[in-house]
Amino acid sequence: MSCESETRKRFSALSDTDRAHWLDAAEAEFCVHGFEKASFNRILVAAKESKGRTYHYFSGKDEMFRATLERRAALAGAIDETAALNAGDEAGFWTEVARICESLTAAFLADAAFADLIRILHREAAARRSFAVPLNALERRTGALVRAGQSLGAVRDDLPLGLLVTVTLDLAVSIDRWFADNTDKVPEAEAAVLSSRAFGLLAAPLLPHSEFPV
Amino acid sequence: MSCESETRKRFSALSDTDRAHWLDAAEAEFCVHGFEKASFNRILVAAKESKGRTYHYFSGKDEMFRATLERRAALAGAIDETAALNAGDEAGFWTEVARICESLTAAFLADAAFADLIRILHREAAARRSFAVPLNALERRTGALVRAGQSLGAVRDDLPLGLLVTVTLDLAVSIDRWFADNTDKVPEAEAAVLSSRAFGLLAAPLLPHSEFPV
DNA sequence: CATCGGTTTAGACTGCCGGTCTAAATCTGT
DNA sequence: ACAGATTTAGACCGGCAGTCTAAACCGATG
Repeated sequence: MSCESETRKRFSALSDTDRAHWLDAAEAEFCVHGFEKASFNRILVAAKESKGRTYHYFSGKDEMFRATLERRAALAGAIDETAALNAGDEAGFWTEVARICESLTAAFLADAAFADLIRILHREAAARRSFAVPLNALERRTGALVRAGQSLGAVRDDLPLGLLVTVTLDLAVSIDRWFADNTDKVPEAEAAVLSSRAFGLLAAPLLPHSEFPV
Repeated sequence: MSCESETRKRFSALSDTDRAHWLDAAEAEFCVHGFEKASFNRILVAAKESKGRTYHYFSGKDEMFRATLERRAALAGAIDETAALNAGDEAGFWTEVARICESLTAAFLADAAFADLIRILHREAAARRSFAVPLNALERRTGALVRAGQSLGAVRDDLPLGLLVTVTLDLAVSIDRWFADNTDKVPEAEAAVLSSRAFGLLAAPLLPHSEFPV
């Protein structure tokens, strides 16, 4: 008796094209409707698959969303924070963090569907639940990064680590969402400089001595 | 032909106790289940009202959520930012902003149901839609505050106003949520100082010259 | 008091949802 | 060829938000 989900194993045993059969339909549905409002029924109709067969390979909507995102997430595995973790001084640390932000924005711009799914993931609690494991990993990695910064004196340590991590990740999402919602209002020429300046905002709450300047 | 919703007028013509009949049930349901997963049917059963009568006073789930929140929101009308808007210098501005944060945290601590509803409002897009008008007002007021800060040199103005507003509001929500989720992990003695220090984070991204310190 | 028009009310009903279940079809090993 | 397990189709379930019909109620007018 494996305690790992049967459906997941069965699904990953399928060929790439078979998997794509569902995942393409699912991705289209999720990108348009988000997680909660996406219809599992519509997905399987679009994929021309029966309910029985579909539930044979997916335990439910959660797992289908997870699989959909996971296919795209291979891309994001490219993120590599070791340089930042091993930075020798404050300036080097922030340079590497900036580099990570740049490669993330690049990944989002290069793959709109991936960016959409990630945004859904953050916005909808139900979606977040279905991707809990990778999200926890992300928090752990961010936590390690923050601690590395703290040991260099680059990051404040007068607040709980968890709070700093949460705030940083939420801030990143907030900035990303603003640009996603306002592409039209940002002149293309300024977009790059604005966006890098904006991601500089990520550092602000982490710097030592950033209290209300009273 | 009024273009204002009939149901809303009918509902507001009811007595306080009649309104409470639905709103108490609705508040309980929404606080437990959030917006999407709350069941309109369960609410009307709990309120011992028929479907016909309920739909006579509410156009749907959206409006019921709006009404539920609005009843509590009377409390929040107390927030008054004129002092900050009229501050004479940078220090005065930030002092007043800090005061606003304090009175907000106090309001949240004093009224758990209100805090829950506000958190739902921010988390679920569907809920946000039903409360769009007051939310836009909040954004406008925050925008005015940011501009006031800019005119005093207290706030950077090298980024779009809308971005600064979004980031600030999201950051506030993020901090609030962390404390709501981690009350148990924060020693009571430190809670107050931590929380005020944390809300100091709000100012950080707004300060001039807060780029990546490369 | 009777009756008539509009308003209010109860609750049956619709279409869709995510998910379960049964029974047939299809594989696999002998 | 056939038995047993796996895979598949799609009917079915309870619950959802929201609609609709027909009865009950109510106030004005004869």
